[in-house]
Amino acid sequence: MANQEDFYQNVYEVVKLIPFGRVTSYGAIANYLGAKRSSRVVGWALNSSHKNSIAIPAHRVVNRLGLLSGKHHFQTPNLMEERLLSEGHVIVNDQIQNFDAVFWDPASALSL
DNA sequence: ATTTTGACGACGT
DNA sequence: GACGTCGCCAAAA
Repeated sequence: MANQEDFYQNVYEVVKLIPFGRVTSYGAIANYLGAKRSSRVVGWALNSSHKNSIAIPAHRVVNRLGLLSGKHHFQTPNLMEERLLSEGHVIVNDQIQNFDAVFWDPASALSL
């Protein structure tokens, strides 16, 4: 039964499955979980992730524009950008360049 | 218990 | 294409 807790756990699972050098969006995760209109809850799940004692590459999750909307919620505001840069991404004005090329859609990748 | 906000997204103007 | 409004759901005030 897809309880809310399962939803949160599901978000963590998906985020942890994001391959190196790839990123996805809140909406994409929500869509994969069957709640494409609940993208905000995905953000809340990630916000709650730092309480869950589990490592989650939340820096690989940005909004649909490739903007690092949640960088301020990290340990340090520049940690997200630094990590993305370390993975080979190009960040300009807090936005991932060539976002479409590095976008990883769980609904497509996990559906195969 | 009610109101407001928030790491979003889609649609309308 | 920039800006505004609504929808969705959950947590904090």
